[in-house]
Amino acid sequence: MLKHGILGLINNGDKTGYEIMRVFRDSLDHFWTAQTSQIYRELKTMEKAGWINETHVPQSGKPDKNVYSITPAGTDELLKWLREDNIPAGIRNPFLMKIFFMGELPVEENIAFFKAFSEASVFPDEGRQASVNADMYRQAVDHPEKAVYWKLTIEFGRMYEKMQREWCSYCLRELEGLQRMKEAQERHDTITADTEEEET
Amino acid sequence: MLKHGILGLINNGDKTGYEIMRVFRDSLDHFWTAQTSQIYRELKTMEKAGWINETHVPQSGKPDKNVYSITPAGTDELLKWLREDNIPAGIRNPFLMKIFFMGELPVEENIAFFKAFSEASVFPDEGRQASVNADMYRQAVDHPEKAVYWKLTIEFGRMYEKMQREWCSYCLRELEGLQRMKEAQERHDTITADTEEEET
DNA sequence: TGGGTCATGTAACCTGTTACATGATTAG
DNA sequence: CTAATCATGTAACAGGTTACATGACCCA
Repeated sequence: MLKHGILGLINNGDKTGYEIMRVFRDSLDHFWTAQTSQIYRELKTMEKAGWINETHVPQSGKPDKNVYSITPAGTDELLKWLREDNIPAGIRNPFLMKIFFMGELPVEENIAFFKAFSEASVFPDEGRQASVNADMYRQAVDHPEKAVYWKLTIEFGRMYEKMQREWCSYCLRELEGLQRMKEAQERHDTITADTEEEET
Repeated sequence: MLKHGILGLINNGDKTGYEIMRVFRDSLDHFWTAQTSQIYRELKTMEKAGWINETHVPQSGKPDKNVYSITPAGTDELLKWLREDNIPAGIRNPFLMKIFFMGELPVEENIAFFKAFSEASVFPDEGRQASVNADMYRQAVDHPEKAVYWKLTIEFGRMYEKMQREWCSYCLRELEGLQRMKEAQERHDTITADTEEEET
C-alpha cells in the first residue's frame, strides 16, 4: 500500500526520499503516515522490482541525493493497483478496542475521558489544514482535476471528525444515564440496609 | 494492542486460544480482526511476560486444550493500558490512499467505482449483526453495565457507515460535476476546431 | 552556540498475513 | 460421504516502529 502511494507521488514528478517524506508529513497525514526509514527501504525494493529508476545527483553544500523517476512498468503497476479490488479486509481501530474494555474502570473516569476527548477534537488543527491547502492549491494550478480527488479525501476527514464528535456526545449521554442508574441503585441499597437494620 | 484485547477477554473469564479466536470473529470484528496464528503467538509471549497462566487440560474425543487465566500482574497491565493515553498516532486508510490517486483513471470509471461502493454498503450485514447481538446479550445478563461499552462500539460502527454513505453521495455529486465540465469543454473544443476548419 | 533543515540510511524489533499441517468428532 | 467444528500450532514473509548515526549549512 505504501509502495503504491510512493509510486503515485513519483508519477506526479521525480522525487527524492526526503521530498516524499515531506509530502506524507504535510499533505497526506490525514490518511497515512510514513517514517523515513520505511520510505527509503521501500524505494530500494521498488527499484529492484523495476517500478522506478534511481539517479544519483551529487550536490555541493548539501548532501548528495537520489532522485527517483517512474518507469513504464511502474505506471502499469500504478494503474493496475488503482483498478484492483482493494477492499480493506482487516479492520483495526485501537480506539474502539479500548472503549470495549472500559467497563473495568469507574464510570466517572470514563465520562472524564470522553469529555477530554471531545474537547480535544473540536478544532481540527487549522494551522496544518492551511499549509495543506497552500501545498495542494499549487498542485491544482498544474492539474486542476487531480485536486478534486484530494478534496474528496479532505472532505472525508472533515465528515469523520464531525461524526466522531456526535458519537462522543452519544457516549456521554449513555454513560451519564448509567451513572444516574448506579446512584439510584446505591441510594436504594442504603435505604434497604437501613430498613434491615431497623428490622433486626 | 491485540495483546491487551486478549487480556481483556481473559479477564472476563478463562479462555482457550480457540475461544478467543471465536470472540474476535463473532463479536469484535467490527473493530478488530485476528488470525489464530497470531493469537497463539501472543498467548505464548503473554505467558512469558507473566500476564496470564497456562493450564493444560487433557480431553477425550477432542484435542487437548490450553486454558489461560489472568494473573494479578495481568490485571495491573490491563488497568494501566486502559488509563494510558493511547491516541492513535499513525492513521492509515488504504481506501483514501486509493481515492487520492484516482485522478489517473477516467472520471467515468471512478463514478462507476463509487456507485458500486455505495450499493455494496447499503445493508450492513444483518445476519452477522444478529449473532453478535445474541452473543453479547448473553454476556449482558451477567455484567449488564459492561454491555453499555459494547453498545458504544456498535453505535460507532453504525454512525461510521452512515457517514460513509453520505460521503459517497458527495463524491458522486463532485465527480458528476467534473464530468459535466469535461463534456462542456469537449463540446467547446469541437466547435472551436470546426470554426478553425471553416476559417482555414 | 544551538537548533532547524537537507539528506541519507542501518539495525533490531514488533505486528500482521498467508499458507500449511494434523486429526478426531459430529451433523446434514 | 462430506463439510464443519474443535483445537493446536509452525514458517516465512510483509509491513510498520523506534532508536540511532552522520554531517554540512543557515539563521537567530
